[in-house]
Order: sequence, then C-alpha cells, then structure tokens
Amino acid sequence: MNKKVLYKGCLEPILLKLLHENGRMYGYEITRKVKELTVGELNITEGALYPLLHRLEADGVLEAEMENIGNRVRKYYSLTQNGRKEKVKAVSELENFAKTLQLLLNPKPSF
Amino acid sequence: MNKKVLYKGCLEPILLKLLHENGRMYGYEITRKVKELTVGELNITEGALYPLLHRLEADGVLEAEMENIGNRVRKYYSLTQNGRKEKVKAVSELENFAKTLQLLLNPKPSF
DNA sequence: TGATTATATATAAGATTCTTATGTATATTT
DNA sequence: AAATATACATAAGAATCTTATATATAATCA
Repeated sequence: MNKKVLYKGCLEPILLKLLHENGRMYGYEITRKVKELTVGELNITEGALYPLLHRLEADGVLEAEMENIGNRVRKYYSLTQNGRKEKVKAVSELENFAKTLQLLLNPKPSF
Repeated sequence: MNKKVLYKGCLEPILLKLLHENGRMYGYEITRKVKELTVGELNITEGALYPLLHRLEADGVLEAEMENIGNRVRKYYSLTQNGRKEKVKAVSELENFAKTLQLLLNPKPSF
C-alpha cells in the first residue's frame, strides 16, 4: 500500500474519470475497480468515498439511482451534463499534476 | 498554477530530493528552484515550507547552519545521515505514487 | 527620493481531505 | 456456525496544506 497522504485530492478526478468511462457505477464497485487498476496499490476507504459521492451529487455533478439486487440496495451514480464538464477539468488538472511531478522526479538536464 | 491540494504530501520528498542533489540549500532558494524546475507550475508557500524545515530538523532528518550574507541571515539546510535514508524512502514512495497515477490515467488495456 | 519588488525567515488560524472507527444489513464461502 | 464479501453510511480526529500577517534588508524603478 502506497503512502496515503500523497493521494489527497486525487479521488475526485479518478472517480469522475471512472464514471465517464463506465457510464454508471456504485460505490463498492468503484473501490474494487480502483484496486484492480492499481494492482492493489490504492484502496479507497468508504469514509472518503461515500461523503464525496454525496457531495458531488448535492453539487449536481453526479446523479444517483437506487437499484434492488435481491434484498440489497445498490446506489448507481453517473455524471450529469455538468459532471461531464467537471470531469474534463478535473482529469486535466490531474494529468497536469502528473506531468509536473515528472519534471521534479526526472528534471530535464539544462544545457 | 496547478490545483494545490494535489501536491499535498509531495513537499517533503521533493525537498529531500533537492537537498540530496544540491548538498545544501536555504528556504528561499528551495522555493525558487521548485518554481524553475516546474516551469512556474508549483510555488511553494512559506507557510508550508518553513514549518516543514523546522520539523525535519527537529526529527534529525536535516541539519541547519546560519550564514551571514551582508546584513541578512540565511539558514542553510542539508541532509543528515538519517536524512539520506529518509530521502531514499520518501522519493521511492513518490515515484511509486507517480507510477500508480499513470495506471489510473492510462490504464493498460485488458486483453 | 520614494515606492515597489525581491530576498529572507517566521508563525498562527483556518480549510480541506483524508483515515480510522463504528454501525447496519444481506450474501456467500469455508 | 463462523468468517468473509458485498453494500451503504457517518462521526471524530489527523495531517498537510493555504492564507494572512509580521519583520527586515537589498535592489530596482519611476
């Protein structure tokens, strides 16, 4: 498991990107998908995920629909129209961040 | 300027890496160097930097020496022996983080 | 010459985003 | 029957920043 503090702020863009790619997902599914994509490196905690999902829904970035699976309830989330704009912005910020990190980790030699 | 929250936790490894590469640096110099390396993207604030330098000195990761430049005082920091170990660990964590970010931003296609 | 910007360090209050812990409940595997 | 997996939810507290403020010298600009 990676040093967790480094991931601070990454959850939102990651979430929006996943929802963009998969159409709709529910919370638990998101935690599994992130773990799979990162080969076990990043485990999203419920204490971080659910409050974020609720906040993004309240902000009109996400919309939710409940679905009954047997006796259990799943809450599927998808991007709203505004959410798709937010996704572009958030992912672009994360990409920019990743590039800047590379500049620091592997500086271009100055001739 | 990048979304600042994403950089949370990155300052310490960046700092240790810079001190490793440059031998000794003072606070203001560090802020200029980071700005230069990141082409203006990352501006370290004093409110983040100085308390971190003090904490790392108190923890025996850094050692400081004052130097008089004209009528001004500079505080040069360098890695202690333990600091060099910490540097290896911290930078390796940051590199691992950067790789994991890449997995999320550019997932390997699953065949 | 006076004002602004750059150099240089320092600290305190508050914001944000997480972690950890806890709670509830059903389904599946051992 | 017990443990693990699935599924959602929230509250308290930790960590690391940002923003603002303070102090002081040096250099540049108008």
